[in-house]
Amino acid sequence: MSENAPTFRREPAEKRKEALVIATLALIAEGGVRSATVRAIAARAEVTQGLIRHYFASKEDLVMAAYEYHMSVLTNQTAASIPVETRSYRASLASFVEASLKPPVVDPGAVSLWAGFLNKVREDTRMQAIHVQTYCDFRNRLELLIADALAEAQRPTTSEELRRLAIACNALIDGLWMEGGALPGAFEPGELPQIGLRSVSAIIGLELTERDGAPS
Amino acid sequence: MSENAPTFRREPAEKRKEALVIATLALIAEGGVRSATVRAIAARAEVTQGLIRHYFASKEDLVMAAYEYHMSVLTNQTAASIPVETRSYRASLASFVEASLKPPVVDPGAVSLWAGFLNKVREDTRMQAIHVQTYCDFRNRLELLIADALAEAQRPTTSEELRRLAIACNALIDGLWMEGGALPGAFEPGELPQIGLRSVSAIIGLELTERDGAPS
DNA sequence: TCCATAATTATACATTTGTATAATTATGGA
DNA sequence: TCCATAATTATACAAATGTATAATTATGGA
Repeated sequence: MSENAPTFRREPAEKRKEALVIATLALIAEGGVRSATVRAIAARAEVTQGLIRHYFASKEDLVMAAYEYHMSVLTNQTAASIPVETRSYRASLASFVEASLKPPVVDPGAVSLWAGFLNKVREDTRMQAIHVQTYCDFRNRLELLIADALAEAQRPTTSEELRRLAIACNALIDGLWMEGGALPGAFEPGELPQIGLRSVSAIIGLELTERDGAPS
Repeated sequence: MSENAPTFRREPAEKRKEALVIATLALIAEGGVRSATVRAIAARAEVTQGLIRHYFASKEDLVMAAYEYHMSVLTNQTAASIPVETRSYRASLASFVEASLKPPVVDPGAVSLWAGFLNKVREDTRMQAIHVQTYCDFRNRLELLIADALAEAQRPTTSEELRRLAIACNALIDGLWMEGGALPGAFEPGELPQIGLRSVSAIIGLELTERDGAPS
């Protein structure tokens, strides 16, 4: 007699884990942390809820894995914005700022996600570690770009001043990113990158918006 | 015979409502939205949970009232920072920036609260209205201060430019405020106000940090 | 002094949530 | 071809949560 259609399919562990993580992120982004229940996650990932426990010891673990995943995606998105062929360090910095303030980095879901996780950071020390790590990564990257751009323009700075500039630019970008995501429609398209570039230019004292020099 | 000690005390409606709101905020600030259950709120306010429903039709209503309350407190805190006796508009702006980046405005609990509410903003349109309102209030106030300070220094600007400056400064302050609250210990005391004042100065092109002129 | 009334407590209930465990079933290797 | 095994489903359970309703009790006014 003919075989019945299989009722489920086995998948490699990593693939399933990632699917569960992505389902979790999608739900939090759409309806806040509250809507990311184990049953909803399982349904979204098209498995039954028992499987979650098979891959993650607890829901906390799953959420933490999701946080880590999300943060790495966010970091890589902006990192990828820097062209490998840098015409100049100044141009690299400009690309970085601009990419951070445009879709897909600026996105209501991403902000909602980030805010949702921020609560849990206070409770769980492990999440706190991820939080601090991500913040430092981003800011250090920014500091490096600023340092290179200033050196390129032969503007010597102290390391203390560099730290302050990085903190300021990072805060500006974070603030614009947040508001762009939390208040969609409050800004014209392209307004945020424009404001971001002008403000970073003013803060570090190096114009980023003017077209590339070196006219042949 | 002697009367038994009364088992409870009647309070005016407004007082009880406020007590419930404050209890809600305290719980969210301490342990995130998750820990603000009706029972926990009732316990914190030293009443039984039935009373909550007597004053608020649903928990949603209570949370919304708490959000409104919190936002008005936050707004008034910074508004109160501007001295009534303004030596100059420039000084007023400086006070505003500085106050926004110091305790009690900068506070881990306040950031946690704010992040917790941000989730709900996506679901509830009424909360969205409060959110937009608060943002606009703050930014408009900032824009007014910037406009006055620039006019005082005889630096004419267009309204479009003014809008951009306000958005940028607001984002910067928000970003620093957030990071100061979310990463306590990552910054030296007084570092945030210093960075804030320097950066706002750079963005609007008007020095705010130098000591008041007019030496007699 | 006493009572109507609203504030407050006490109790109950249906749902949801995370977790635990047992029952199936797909699948690769012997 | 068959079987051990791990992946997956199915089912169950206790705790927590928001909500609803009934039972008390404080309190001001007649």
